[in-house]
Amino acid sequence: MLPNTPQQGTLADIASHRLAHSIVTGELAQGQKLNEAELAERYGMGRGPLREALRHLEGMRLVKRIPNAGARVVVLDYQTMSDLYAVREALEGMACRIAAARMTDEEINQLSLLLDSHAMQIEQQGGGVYSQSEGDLDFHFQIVRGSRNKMLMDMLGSEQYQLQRMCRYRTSRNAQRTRPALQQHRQIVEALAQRDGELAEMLMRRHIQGAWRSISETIAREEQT
Amino acid sequence: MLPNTPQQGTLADIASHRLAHSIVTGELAQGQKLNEAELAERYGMGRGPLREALRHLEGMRLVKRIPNAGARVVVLDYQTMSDLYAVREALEGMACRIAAARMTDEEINQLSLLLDSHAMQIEQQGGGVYSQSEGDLDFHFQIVRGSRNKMLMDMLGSEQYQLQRMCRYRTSRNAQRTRPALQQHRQIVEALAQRDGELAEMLMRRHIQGAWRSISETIAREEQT
DNA sequence: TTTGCGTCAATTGTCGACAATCGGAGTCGT
DNA sequence: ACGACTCCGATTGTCGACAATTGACGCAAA
Repeated sequence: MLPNTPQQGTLADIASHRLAHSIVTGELAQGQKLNEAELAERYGMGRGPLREALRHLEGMRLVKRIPNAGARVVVLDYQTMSDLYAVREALEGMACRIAAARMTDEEINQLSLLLDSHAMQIEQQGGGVYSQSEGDLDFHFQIVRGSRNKMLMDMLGSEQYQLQRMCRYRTSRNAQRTRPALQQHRQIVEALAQRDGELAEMLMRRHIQGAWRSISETIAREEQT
Repeated sequence: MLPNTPQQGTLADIASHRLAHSIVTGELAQGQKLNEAELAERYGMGRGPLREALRHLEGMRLVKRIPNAGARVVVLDYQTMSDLYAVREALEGMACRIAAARMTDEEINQLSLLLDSHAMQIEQQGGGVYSQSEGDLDFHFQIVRGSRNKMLMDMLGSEQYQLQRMCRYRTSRNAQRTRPALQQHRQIVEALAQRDGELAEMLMRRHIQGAWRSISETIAREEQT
């Protein structure tokens, strides 16, 4: 995992991470009310730190707070997920364009090696869908890091990252897309290697559009049941 | 002002807004340490709500917190501002593309009228630079609203909006750019009217790139002094 | 003089209790 | 029977005090 801090510093930070994990994995259902006193006791802390954690999660858009009425887990409806993927397309596209100019040859090479290992995992089918998904996040985040843009890294790393993982848990195993996705990843790396930022951006945007289309269809199919 | 809530609901929200205002206007210098007890007394509240406000501002990237060492106002150095404008270019470009498909004719018309009023203000020179800047933010935010994308509205409205205003206060009155900017705005509205999302996105991205170049040069000139 | 250590004030982190507000159950009137 | 009103429990918002950590100042030794 990328921005993981299992236990550190202040209690508020610990609560924040534990809550984020519980929300992303679905342990806390979407729209569920979050009772301050109950959670505080569960985590063995006072309500003060927990309230700060909730404020932090509110900033990450994982919970929604209503004054005098408590906090609830956000609901990832179709519209919200659609919005999320539009933002990702814009942000990661830009990251890719910049990365094409700023990544070192060494980093691009490492990216290529990462894809090799993904290909291995797919062949063996050993890692399964989950680890492939995590690997996919790795690939995307490496490119974002390559942009050297701290704001992009923050946004895509801490906030969007969680929401996107939430998406994945919701619409799990549509794994038939791993192969074409890998192919697209390869194309992107090639564009990076050729330092063609414009092309790299276009390919990344198409790649994300494709991912959204796939998820979108999966949802539509599920709801037709 | 767009997302203004002078005084409402909880003390933490009030403190958050007052602090944000003080930071954006430069009343609180960049990098300045924020003493919890002092601010709490200044705002006439306990430290609890104030701490929550700081957590919220941390999410908005207006302050940076270090565990056990307090919170400081962020420093808008050259690199950060550059990063910010890259993110804006990506986000507002996307917003513009979507808005071209989703805005009503009525809304586009209103946008055109808004530009007329800006032109008037420039001619009269009455409003001065400040109100023109605020008007510019209005124009941009109207387009973002037109995208109907809540996440974009949130990001550009609450977070980036403040940081960008901070930029403006730092590099104030480089007003010679208002005329070409207005011209570019007109082109964008025209692209929206023709429902050409791709063109609208490209024009918006160029527009923001131009704004950054202008600010960038201003900073370079200042630092050479 | 400089370096290292120990102490101490200041600031942050945390907790428990109190006040304010909201939602719902129950009741009364029509 | 239905609607509105009232009261009460539960939950959130707020405060003040206490504990823990940090950074700095001063002192002593090399």
